[in-house]
Amino acid sequence: MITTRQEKILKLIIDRYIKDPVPVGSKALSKILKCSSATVRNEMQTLEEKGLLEKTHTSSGRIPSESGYRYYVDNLMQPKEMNADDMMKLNIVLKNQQLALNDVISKSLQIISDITNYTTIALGTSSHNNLLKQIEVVPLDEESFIVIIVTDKGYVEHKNLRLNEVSLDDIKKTVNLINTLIVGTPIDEVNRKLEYEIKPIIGNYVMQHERIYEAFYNVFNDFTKEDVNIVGRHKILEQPEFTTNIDRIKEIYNKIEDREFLQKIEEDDDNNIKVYIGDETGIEKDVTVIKTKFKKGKEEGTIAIVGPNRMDYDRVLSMLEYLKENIER
Amino acid sequence: MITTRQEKILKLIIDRYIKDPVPVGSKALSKILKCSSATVRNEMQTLEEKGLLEKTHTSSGRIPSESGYRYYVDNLMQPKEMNADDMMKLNIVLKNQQLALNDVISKSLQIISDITNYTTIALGTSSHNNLLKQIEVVPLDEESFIVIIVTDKGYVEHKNLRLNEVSLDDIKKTVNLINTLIVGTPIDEVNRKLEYEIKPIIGNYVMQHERIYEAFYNVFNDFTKEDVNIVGRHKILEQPEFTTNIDRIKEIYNKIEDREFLQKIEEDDDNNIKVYIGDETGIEKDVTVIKTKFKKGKEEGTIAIVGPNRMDYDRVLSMLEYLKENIER
DNA sequence: CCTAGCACTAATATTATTCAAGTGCTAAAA
DNA sequence: TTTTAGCACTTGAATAATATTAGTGCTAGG
Repeated sequence: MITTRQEKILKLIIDRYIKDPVPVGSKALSKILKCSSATVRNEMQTLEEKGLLEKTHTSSGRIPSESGYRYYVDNLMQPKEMNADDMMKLNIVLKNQQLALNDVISKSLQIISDITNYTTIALGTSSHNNLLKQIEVVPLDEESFIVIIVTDKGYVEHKNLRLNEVSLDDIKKTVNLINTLIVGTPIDEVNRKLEYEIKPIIGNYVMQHERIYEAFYNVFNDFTKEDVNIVGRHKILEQPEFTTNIDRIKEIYNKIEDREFLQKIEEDDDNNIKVYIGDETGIEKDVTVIKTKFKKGKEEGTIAIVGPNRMDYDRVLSMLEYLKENIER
Repeated sequence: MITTRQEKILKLIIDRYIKDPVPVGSKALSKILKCSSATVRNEMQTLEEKGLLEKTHTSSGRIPSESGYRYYVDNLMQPKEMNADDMMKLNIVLKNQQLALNDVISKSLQIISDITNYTTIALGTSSHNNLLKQIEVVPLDEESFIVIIVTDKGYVEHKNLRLNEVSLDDIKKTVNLINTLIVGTPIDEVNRKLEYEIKPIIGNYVMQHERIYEAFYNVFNDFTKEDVNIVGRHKILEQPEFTTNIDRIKEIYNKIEDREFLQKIEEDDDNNIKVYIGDETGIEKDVTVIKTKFKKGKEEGTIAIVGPNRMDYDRVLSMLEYLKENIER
């Protein structure tokens, strides 16, 4: 159990440390709490024993531990409503009815990254839930074509193909076949259908069917599984806790773009906003990630904000909440 | 004028410094040149007077100056043929006949970045030379559509549109009109034609023509002017000359993604490989950029490699040359 | 023109010294 | 039982003093 005064002290320390990353001493707090520094020291000591505070060295002030931040996020932080200035900036994008969801999200994340100095990540619908909606071919010249794939959730991907000595007519035949026979199939299963339903047919009446089949097979095979958009990578360089050590920055850069990490935050099926602190992120002990899923009609995705543990939690949480709400309705 | 021995010394210093970034002293060279260190010192002194060498402090060894590197690149470097190992790695991509140019380039640059530890940049055709080839619309549901634009040079861009209470039929009519009337127009001029040739027509027999017109107008307006692909951003963190100073890294990151810089290296209309050293890059005094344009059929673009002045010139140049050659034929 | 010799310089590393901020603990006061 | 004043003690940070080292420039003689 933790007393009210201890909570107060913990909150004060974290609030201060978030503003300015220097250890907090007992003297500063004694003024605010109207008791002596010795009393504060005693309380700090018990908070340290409970694992909520840490020291950087024997005679230093206290800094929050990972569990300290956890406690703060779960119990102490009051869910302040959003800063008017931030809201205004976001509204410029959010109230624009013309923008498609895609753009709303990428522009919002750009704004959030700019004003918070944290890195933001948007993960699009992972394509394994997508159904093939339509496929188009645009010929460029005698031997190059562009194949465009559209899924039911609005995901688009294109690929240039080089197929010399293949007639446009034959390609169009194949495309028509695909568009009538396997539209509606989950992207992941298209290639199986291609083999069993398209290949035998075109084998009979399309020249060079082998090569055409192979080309389309590759197109679907390369279909990007993940749509990742990372905004403000270098914001990490703005955080004092990282700038002293280049290796940590490298590590963070690598982990952030790592499929494993991205999958982890995407697959966490909780639909609410979730906060991962320090080691919970799988990135690095001083990194915190706040993420949420969103759903709007058929489209869905994940957005995440990456910063130091010493993150401006209430600001970021309120922005993310506001963003999610506005996207979803 | 510079004597043969001076050239030899300059080359030795640069070769050494590229391998290991510590100032080179006279003693080390005296062994190789079979003369006393004092002689070498005299020669170094005249090389410094000519502006080809520098000292880091009064009693330090010499390091190459920007002009030193310049002289090295222009006169001293023997255009070594490519390292077999590097060639093998590149060939895996280059010899793959299936890949479209786009993929060949992005995969090659990935390889080059990985093996050299430099950042690489690919600039696609800047769209102002592109002609509109075709436009497609794919309906997703009652109120969302995807518009896909393809240019004659194979550049593809898509955009989600939200247009409620507009019939698919009317949109298709408009698209057909665009496809018959303004295909072949330079992308930059499409919007003008849209206004003078399409707007008056659809005004007569398309419902909601105002909103449809506006939507298409925006689609073309947002058409990305530049296709930029930066690979291996964090390779900069591997270079010892930068890791001591976070601010320089930030500066380099910013400049690299800066439109002005990208335009500069793109517009330099020299068709050969070009080396920008230090201040010539406009990025930072210790940064060197090597770039080349390529042309293959209708497609063209620019590729660049960004690293420290202390760059492994002959390796990079031979790779770039090989890549360019292989792309162009 | 080359080189041996030497005085000199600046960066780097090591050590010592001081200073400030903060702690833990004890004993007394509330 | 809780709070507080007082004090010894610890650590990091800053500053200065010192030695070491890798190199230079210059001079004078080969």
